[in-house]
Amino acid sequence: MNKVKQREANNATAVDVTDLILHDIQTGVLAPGSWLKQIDLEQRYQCTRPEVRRALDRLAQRRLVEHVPNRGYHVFEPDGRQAAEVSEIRILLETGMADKIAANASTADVEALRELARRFDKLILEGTPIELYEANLAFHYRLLSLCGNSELVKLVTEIRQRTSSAPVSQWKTRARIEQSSREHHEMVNAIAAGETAALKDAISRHIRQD
Amino acid sequence: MNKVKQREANNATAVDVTDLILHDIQTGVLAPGSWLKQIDLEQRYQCTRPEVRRALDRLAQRRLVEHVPNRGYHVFEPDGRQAAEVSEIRILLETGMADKIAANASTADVEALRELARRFDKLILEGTPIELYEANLAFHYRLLSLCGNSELVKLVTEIRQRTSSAPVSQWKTRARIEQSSREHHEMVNAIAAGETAALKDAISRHIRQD
DNA sequence: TTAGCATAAATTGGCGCCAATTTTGGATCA
DNA sequence: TGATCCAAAATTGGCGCCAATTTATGCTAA
Repeated sequence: MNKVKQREANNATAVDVTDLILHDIQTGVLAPGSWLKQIDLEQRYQCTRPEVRRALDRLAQRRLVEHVPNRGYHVFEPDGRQAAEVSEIRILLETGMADKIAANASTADVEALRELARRFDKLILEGTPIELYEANLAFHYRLLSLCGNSELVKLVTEIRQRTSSAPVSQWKTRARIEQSSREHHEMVNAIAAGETAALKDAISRHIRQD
Repeated sequence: MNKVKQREANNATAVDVTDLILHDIQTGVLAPGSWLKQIDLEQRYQCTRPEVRRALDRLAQRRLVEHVPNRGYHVFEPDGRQAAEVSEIRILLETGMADKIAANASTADVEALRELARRFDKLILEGTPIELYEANLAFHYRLLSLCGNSELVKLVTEIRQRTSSAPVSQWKTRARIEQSSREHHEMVNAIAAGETAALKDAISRHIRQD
């Protein structure tokens, strides 16, 4: 019983510091290029020094922060070339799965996607940039999951984090967001119609201007 | 001067424990499924406890070892499905770059690749399985580097480690190795001739039976 | 006034101890 | 004889201290 209590307490606090820092990097709270001082993080997230260090090491492994020995860790700023390369990788992976996505999608899946796309639309007006960002993520996650390759889904999820470090807070222009919205529906329609070429094209454009 | 001495000493020992463990996993010294006790590793690699733990955490992040809380870490055994999924990802990435590889390859590059392929051939007879494995890696690394997308090269290098955990020591049959050899030359020839379709086909087959 | 330097403050990062948990081995009882 | 339970050994994992390095500050000298 005491044990159970502990488990529950642990599970409640089971949100790893790594995820918290990651989230703050992605929502732009921790700006690209800024130094992540261990003391600050320790206080901000109410955790111990070793926890902070483990989190920073993990994020450095994923290339979300950069480690300079004896200087510390700072939020990674991908240069233009790297960003372009990552986009290219994503295009390769996601368009490569277009056929399977279209093949595997049931009518229920299509409807679920349409719903997620609508949710994105709704949040353009009513939601915060962060909510919008998360709705976008949810849509793409659901979409890609249809390919049936769970390792690939994990991989893309991981990779996607590398490009979208900064942009969330000051997320591009209204025009672009609405363009994104249109492309979402374009993708859903392409899947519903089984037009894989159109799907590939939409995905490709979508990633490029992400 | 004292400083310089230290630097040198550090650089000499700059081979991270993570890489040592990784190497031993890939060469099959540390068998898939086996438990990695911190005390053993500490002694084996002559390093401290925190170093071991950092290394294990990193390898767990890369999904090369699996972590069971309060039980420890054990070498990851990919099941059939996961292995197939990873292969599919590699095929997507590497064949997707075939055009660029063929386009970017100078005659010098082609010659270098041919040399690496020959080196592989030579080691079939004269070398150890590990040398063979490394020659194979070198060939593929050089090949993929021609695509010009360094992020992708890093990614594939990382991904490749996930499949070839066990097989190195008892590496498939002689017939398969010789088949690999032929495919290497096939790829080189396809690049030299600019036949991207043939290149894609060869890469695809090669990965599938890797 | 500015450049250079030395000292002090702040920060990083290595290391070992100890508590918590799990596993093993053995003893007791049905 | 076998199963259950308890205790001891082994292992994991959290935490804090201190040394090493870097950065900031203020002082001195040209």
